[in-house]
Parts: sequence; structure tokens; C-alpha cells
Amino acid sequence: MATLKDVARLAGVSVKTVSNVVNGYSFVKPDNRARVEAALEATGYRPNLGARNLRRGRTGFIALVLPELSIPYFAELAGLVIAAAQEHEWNVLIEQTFGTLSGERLALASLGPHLVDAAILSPEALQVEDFQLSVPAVMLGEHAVDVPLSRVGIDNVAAATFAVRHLISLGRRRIAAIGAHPQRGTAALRLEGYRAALAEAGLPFDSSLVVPALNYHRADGAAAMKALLDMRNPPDAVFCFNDLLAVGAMRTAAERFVRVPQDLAIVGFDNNDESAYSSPSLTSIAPDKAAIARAAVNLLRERAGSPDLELDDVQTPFSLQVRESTVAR
Amino acid sequence: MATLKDVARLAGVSVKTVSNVVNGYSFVKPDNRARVEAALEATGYRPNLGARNLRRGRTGFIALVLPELSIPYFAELAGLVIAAAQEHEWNVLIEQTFGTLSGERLALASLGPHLVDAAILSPEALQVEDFQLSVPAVMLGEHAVDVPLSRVGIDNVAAATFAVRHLISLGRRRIAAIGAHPQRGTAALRLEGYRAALAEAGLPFDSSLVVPALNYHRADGAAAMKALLDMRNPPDAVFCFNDLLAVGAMRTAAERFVRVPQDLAIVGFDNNDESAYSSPSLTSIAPDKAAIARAAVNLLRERAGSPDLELDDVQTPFSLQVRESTVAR
DNA sequence: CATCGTTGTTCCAACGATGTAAAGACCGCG
DNA sequence: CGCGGTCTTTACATCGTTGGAACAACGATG
Repeated sequence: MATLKDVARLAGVSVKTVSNVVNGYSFVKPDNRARVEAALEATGYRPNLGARNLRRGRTGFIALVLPELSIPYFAELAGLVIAAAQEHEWNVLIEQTFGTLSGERLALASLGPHLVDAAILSPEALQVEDFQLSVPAVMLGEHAVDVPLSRVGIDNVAAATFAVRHLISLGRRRIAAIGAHPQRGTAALRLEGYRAALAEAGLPFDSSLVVPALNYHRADGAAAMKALLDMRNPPDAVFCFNDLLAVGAMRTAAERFVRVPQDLAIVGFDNNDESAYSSPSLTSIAPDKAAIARAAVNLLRERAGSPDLELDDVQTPFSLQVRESTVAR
Repeated sequence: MATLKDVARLAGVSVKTVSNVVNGYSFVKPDNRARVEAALEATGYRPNLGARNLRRGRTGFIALVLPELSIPYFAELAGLVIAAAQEHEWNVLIEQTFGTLSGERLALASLGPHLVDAAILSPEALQVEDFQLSVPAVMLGEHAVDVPLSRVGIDNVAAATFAVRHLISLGRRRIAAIGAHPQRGTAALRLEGYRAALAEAGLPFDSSLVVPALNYHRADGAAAMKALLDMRNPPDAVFCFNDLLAVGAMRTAAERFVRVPQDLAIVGFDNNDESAYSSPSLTSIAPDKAAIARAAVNLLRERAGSPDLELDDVQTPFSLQVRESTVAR
């Protein structure tokens, strides 16, 4: 692998002149520049990023800390973050926490300024005292406790209200919610939006219709739905706090021969790619994931330059994708 | 951020002694070791990986080059690769190619030895002449042309034969295939397996039942299925070259009120997480993804040590998950 | 007591790049 | 012709780390 020194020797100039050419410094004599460029071409020189970054005091990496790549929402988001980071010459390092406190702490601990310039976090269980980060960071989504970090995401309360309002507008009156969780900030906010929509329509809040979910996987949604269908007076609609829960719920409904949407309307949250292709297809709150990714990376760029900018809260747009799980073909 | 120098000053020893302690060198006097360890603790020292790797001539990163993280198979695999790499102190850098030749070339070009120690590739369109890699690499899956790389993956021909044999054993006689592709190696092999199973059962090969797919997304499967159902003599079973195609095909079947599996049995390939929860759930070839990830990382470990090991071909196990898309509840 | 081998420590150079300062080339002007 | 200023290039130090050589301390040995 060619180094600056090799190129310099070949071109008959100093190492620094080559460095100047590589970095686009203006004051290089045309014939020297030409010789250097020829030598660069001939050797196939590629800068050693480690050395460059050591010298420049940055690493060229950002971390993306998320629960699991096997969760479609995070996989899709990760792809978009990688693309957005690439435009700013950042490489993305993905750390999986599996949603556990220890996993998240481990990931955070490995995040030194020597490894990454900044980080994007999607925490679920972290405590306030854990947020002693040594690099600028942005948080995606919402957290249960107030945390000294900038944030990017949609307005969860508004989105949840919007979703439940949609169910109400279809004439549903016994609307359940799946996904309550003691620690997750987003869960609390979506529940709040659910209650707001009910109140707005003058519908009673029935806590037996709120089913908690320890995880947000398909299996949890299926289990929660079983519990709801076993009730003496089952719901005529369900608002699920993410699409995986909704997919699980739909699966249970199908197994029990409950017709969706006739007997039971279902709304999800996240608008995973798969939700447009299920049978029935799933109505879902669709956050603009690309906007989230771009906003997060942009925030980090500002923060990485000037570390002590004040906290920001970027609200990205969302919409409701209405599909067959609430409105039959 | 504390450096070795800071720690050395605090402990009253030389930089190298601290380095020795950090790297577990045996011959350090107990009291010096103790003082150094105290100083390490006090300063919260974390080695600068960039500098360390510059000196050691390695980077601590491996690249994972894949089409898209939004494709569940790759997302699940990426998660497993990250986990496997972590056990060998490797960080994973994900590069997305979007399955295009230019995207793959771009990704390969950015893979210098200064950036990564090794790479795991999932190429789709690359030509033989592109495989001039400057780092050890392993390929996942199969490639259309012979390529000088070690390989990890399942036996695609055997798996495809197994899948189609299953359809035949259910009494299906007009079995279609969705996913033929001029460039993809896996497509050619799966097609070969499909033909082998037909031949074995004495069934005729009908090329009008083989539908190509330019991409392997859900939309492509849906479109291909439409074409099949529009035939004068539509098939009674479909073997799809991946689960996304199968999901798309099932969607089309549902829209046309074709009953699965009664009128049409469907088998997929990859066994995505979502395939267990669709309605009907999807029968699919299930490669052992964790085994693939582990094998790939292990191969790279050997190759990174001694670059010119002979090519290897690791066959990982697979099974057939039988579900409702071929056998009704 | 000189010598030796084993331990323990330090100094120096190097990895590949870039910032700084200073030196060299070149120009026009008085 | 000498001076000052603008280009252009170079030497050197530096980022934080580790390998190697050199050196120092030590008890044991002959």
C-alpha cells in the first residue's frame, strides 16, 4: 500500500507537497501538481484514514446504538442513517443493545472519543445517571426520564391521538391498546395520545383494555391479542404501539377466525415495509424515517463542531397510512 | 481524554511501562504495577484505538458489504455478524450497495487495508475483473462466475431441490419458480435445484413457469404472481427464490381470491422472521444464519493472519420450515 | 569479586498523516 | 540593484501507541 512518502519519492517532491495536493491546497505550481497527480495515479495512493484521523483528532466514525437489527424499524432506519452519514464522510458503527440495561451500558462504555466522533442513541432502559457521554450524542424517540440530550423524532402524543381518532371515526367504541411499558418513554407518550383521543370523543378509559408488552416483538403482540380476545367483552379495535405487535395481533385474530377489519380494526405504528404486504395490509402511523436519519446526522455535525450547543428537539413529520386492517377493500 | 503519557506522569514511570501494564506484559514489579493501575483508574484511561492500530498495522474493523439493510435477510444476518465479530474484537462497518454494479464497485473501492482488516461480501452484480481486493475477503452465497474468494453459505442446489420436492410430495404438478435472474449466482443454482427436483419426479420443465425478477423485493414477487395467475393454465404451486418474493406472491393471491395453500402452495427461501407470522404463515427454506455469520468471521480471522491460505468453501446447514402456505392447519 | 542470566525499566524510532514555521523562488517597484 | 511582498516548497514536530535495543538492578554462581 502506497504512502505519501512513496508518492513523494516518485514525483520528486516533498511529502508535504503531496499532502497539499491531496487536500486541495491552492498554491502548488501547475507542473508539480501534474507530476504529483500522475504519481498518485500510478501508485494508486489512498490515504490512511487512521493516521489522518490520529493527526486531525477525529475518527471519522459515528456510532448508532440500537436494540436489534432484526427489528425492521431499526434496520430500515440504520440503512438511512448510513446513507445520510456517508454524505458527510462519516462511517457508521452499529452497536446492538438488545434493549437491556446492561447491553445499553456496555455499548455506551465502549463509546470513547477515540472510537467515534459522535453517537446516535435509541435507548430503552437507560437511567438518567448513565448519560455521562464523552462524545456529542443525539437521541431518537423519547425517553421516560428527562435526559440532557438533543432529540429527533415525531410527536408521539399527536401521532397516537391521530391513530386512535381514525379508529373512532370508523365507529369503533371499545378500543384497546397494546404495548404499555413501565420504562419506555415512547410507550408512555403513545398511551397519553390514546387517552387524549378517547377523552376527546367522550369515550371512557378502561384500563383493562390497555395491555402491557415487555418486548415489542411479534410474539408479544400475539400473546397480548389472545388476552384481549379472551375477555368477556372483547374490543372492536386495537391500537398497537408498533407494527410488530400489530402483526402478532393480526396473526392471533386470524387463528381465532376474528375478521379484520370487520370484527376488529387494527392500527400499527412505524409503517414497516412488510406492513403494506400483509393480508390484510396494516394501517399504520408512518414516520418519515429518512427525515429522522438526516436530522440526526445534521444535529451531530453541528454538535461535533461546537460541543456545547444548547439542546435541540427536532420534530419530524408523520402521516397515517390507511390500509385494509381498518378499511376493507 | 487521558493518554499513556498522562498516566505515566501520574504513576511516576515511563510511558512504555504503562503500555506494558495495559497490554498484560508479565515482567512489571508489583508495586509499579499497582501504581500504574491506580493511575489508570484515576485517569479513566482508554487506549486510542486509532493510534494503536496505526502502530500495529491493523484497523480493528471489518466491512460487511450487502445490498440493503431494509431487506430482512440482510438485516438479520448483519445483526449476527456484528455479534460474531464482537467476540474477536472486531467492529463491523456496513456498506450498502443497493444491488447495483456501480454501488458494489464503489463499496469495494472504499475498502482499503487502512480502513478495514477484512471484508464479508454479498455481491450480486460484480464481474470477475472487479475482484482485485486489497484485503482478505469472504463471500456469502454464490456467484454466477467463478471468483477467487472463499465462500460461506448453504448448498443452494440441494436446498432448492428439497423445497420443490416438498411441493411435489403434496401432489402438486404445475410448479412455478419466481426469481430467475441472469446475473445472480444463487438464482442460477436455485433454478438448477428446481429443475433437478422436477426431473427426479418425472415432471416436465416448462419455461413459461419460470418467472424472472429483476429485484427480490415484495413488489417483484407480487408482479410475478400476477403474470402467473394471468396464464391460461396457472400453476398449483410456486417456489420463490426468497421470502420477500413469496410474501409478494401471497399478497397477489389474496387479492385475486386464490386460496393458499388449497389452490396454490407457496414455498419461500431465507425464513425471515416475518414469515412465521403472515397469514397464512410461509413455508420456507431456513438457512442457519448464525452459523453463516460465525463461519464467515472465523474464515476472516484465519485469512487476516495468513493472507494466502487456500480457498475454502464452508457449507452451513439448512432446514425446511413447513408452515401453512403449503400445509393447511 | 568479576561474571552471568534473569528481571524490570527506559529511551528512541516508527506507524502515516498534517500544522507550523521558516526558507527559497519569484515578481514588481523605486 | 536592493527591497518588500507574494507564492511555493521544505524540514520538523506532532498525534498516541508499541517494538526493539539499550541499560540498570539484582541475586546467584564460579
